[in-house]
Amino acid sequence: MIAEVIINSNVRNLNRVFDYNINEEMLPQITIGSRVLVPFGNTKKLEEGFVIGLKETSPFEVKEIAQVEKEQYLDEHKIQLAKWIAKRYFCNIADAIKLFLPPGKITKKIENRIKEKCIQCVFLKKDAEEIEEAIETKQIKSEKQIRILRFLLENEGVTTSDLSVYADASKAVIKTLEKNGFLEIQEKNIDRNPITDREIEKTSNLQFTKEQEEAYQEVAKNIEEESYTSFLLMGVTGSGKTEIYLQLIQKVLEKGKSALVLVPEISLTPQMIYRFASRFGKEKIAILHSKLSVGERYDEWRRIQRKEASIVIGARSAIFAPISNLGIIIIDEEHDSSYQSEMSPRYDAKEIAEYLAKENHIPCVLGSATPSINSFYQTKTGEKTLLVLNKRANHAPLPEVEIVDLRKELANGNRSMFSSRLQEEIAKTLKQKKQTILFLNRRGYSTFIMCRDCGYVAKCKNCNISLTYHAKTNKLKCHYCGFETDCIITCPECGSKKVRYFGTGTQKVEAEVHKLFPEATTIRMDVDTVSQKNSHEKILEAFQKEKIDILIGTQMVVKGHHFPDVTLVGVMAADSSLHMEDYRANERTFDLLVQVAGRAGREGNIPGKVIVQTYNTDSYSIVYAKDQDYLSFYEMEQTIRQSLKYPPFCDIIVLVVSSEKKELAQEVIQKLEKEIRPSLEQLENTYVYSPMPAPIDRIKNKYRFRMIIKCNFGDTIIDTLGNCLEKNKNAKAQIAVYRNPNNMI
DNA sequence: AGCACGCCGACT
DNA sequence: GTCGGCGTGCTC
Repeated sequence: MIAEVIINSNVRNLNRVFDYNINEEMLPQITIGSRVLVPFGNTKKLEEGFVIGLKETSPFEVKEIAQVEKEQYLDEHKIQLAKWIAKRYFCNIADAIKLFLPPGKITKKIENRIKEKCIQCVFLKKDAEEIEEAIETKQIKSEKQIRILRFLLENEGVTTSDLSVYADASKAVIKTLEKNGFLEIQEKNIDRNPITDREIEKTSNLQFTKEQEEAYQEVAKNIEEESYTSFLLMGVTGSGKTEIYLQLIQKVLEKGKSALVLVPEISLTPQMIYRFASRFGKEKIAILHSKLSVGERYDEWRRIQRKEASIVIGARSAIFAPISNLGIIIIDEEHDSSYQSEMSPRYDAKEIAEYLAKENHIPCVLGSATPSINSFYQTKTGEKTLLVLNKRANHAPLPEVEIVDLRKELANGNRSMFSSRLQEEIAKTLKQKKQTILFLNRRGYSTFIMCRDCGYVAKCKNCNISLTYHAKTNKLKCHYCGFETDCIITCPECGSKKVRYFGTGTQKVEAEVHKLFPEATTIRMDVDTVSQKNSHEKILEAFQKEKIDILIGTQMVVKGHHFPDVTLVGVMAADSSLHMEDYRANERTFDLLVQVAGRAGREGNIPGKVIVQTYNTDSYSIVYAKDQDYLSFYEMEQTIRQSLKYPPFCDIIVLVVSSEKKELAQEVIQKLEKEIRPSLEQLENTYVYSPMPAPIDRIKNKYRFRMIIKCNFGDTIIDTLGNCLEKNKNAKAQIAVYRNPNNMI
């Protein structure tokens, strides 16, 4: 018998199958998915590989599989899914397989230690200052020792295996540090569950409203019948979606099955986890997200594998957790863009969820207050079943939303970024000793060109997409079709000379606040301030506990958190997410405004107030967001998308070729075009656009060229594109394929 | 990663 | 001629 093996080597980039002979003795142990060790090339060391197929003969002179590993991770289903992922998202099978493997580099040592469930935990004996001093005075010289101590300072609950993996420390070095009195090693069965340590109070099921009950019953029926349905649970903030999730999970557990809950990375907060832990007990729950140390992630992964945890809560990659006997998949905040991976393999966790739900005959529940246009469209085509919660379970009133026209402000001589209304409200809120959140949806790098008198925005005549200003060439350009035009100095609509290009940062807002309200305390939250571990959490905690007057932040302030003392939310410029060269700009603006509004005065006694500053008072995404009118927004948006052939009516595929050699990148993309165009243009509804330099034409010294294909993504496209990419592989030019990406790259 | 193979300049 | 530097390709 011959096994088709994928070699899992971190160093080789092998997207190929290699044949190996299986000897009589091993035959009964080997199936599709088996983890084996094989001889490969000239190296003496055996390589890890995975069996992805079996056959009788091979055209090669084959070597023999050396060993079958004891610890197995995959089975035939997972191999099939990995193959599906490799094809659909155009990545190596080896990279697709890696998604299913335990996180981190696992050495035999760690495996044994964890098996024994006896963990050597390392504690520091000296504080940060003493250690820094010891390093400065050369008391500790060894790079390794310094690294170990720094690692210990930054992390809690560190084990010796953590140290050996992340600080590359040998036992001897750790022992030396122990002897010198810097640290202490204790043998103990520590509870490494990353769930908060505070006392967890048990909660029981809440009484459903009629709406909740109906939604629950529909899904429960699927669980009972063991059948697949994809549900879209649409409910405004506070309508009790989570309670439905909890009781559905309860039902799944009663059937002896497990549950998977996906949430956006950013909303995976202690409060959120607490809610699940208090219902089911934290020992049943496993948490997976990127902020865990790899050691912690590994432990959680093993708890799931060993069936110790039957509820898995995690971000995107948790969809690959080794859950057995899955009974339901829940995806909360399904409109969130983080479910799509931006790195290869560029998978979409929602698509994988559908695959798994179908395979396991279980329901998949997508929840959102503002569903993605895509998902809502699928409820119209019958691919999804819509469940609606209209009433807020807690009966809290919606905040009052006021739209302020920045054009009028300017006409009245107010050149600052704060309208007079917003200034008034901030002053009022400061006086009431309540808190304010100022929200700036600055995202990406793009600037846009707009007339400050009439609100005209320069757009491409072919694509209805904002033109992007290119400082280098001093031209306006459309990143979809390549249309280019000279910069405008006077507005073509009203002739005004007040045409400006926009782009404001949170720092600028903070500086202005200090100028206007010198007595107010502020805290800033954006990519620059939340880069460190847990800082996101810390900033929000500081804002609440220290009663800081004003929180200034980007997207991340709007997710999940609930501040009882916030009565005012100001949106600095609702337009800035509107005029990006992106077909999803309106959808994103609508989502953000609805969510931002939800931050103000929720459950509080004082009614919340939201001030939305904009130059486009009549833009439909802003107008409908004011009334939280999703249905009208959807109708408008889908009409536009249909006429312009955007998703969900068409798929957009972006090919990016990057290389250190500009000519090579260009050459490769032109070759791709030449090969793809003739076969794809025969297909209906398929448009191949000519390649051109990517909007960011050089990243990390690599030149980038981009080509866009509009099509109905399916097997034909997958095959033609896949073959073409395989044929044009080049060691010095990387090809990336994005489907309906969140930004146009 | 390692190793073979092959192409081209330098040299006893 | 031929020795060796290194760029390229292959590993079932």
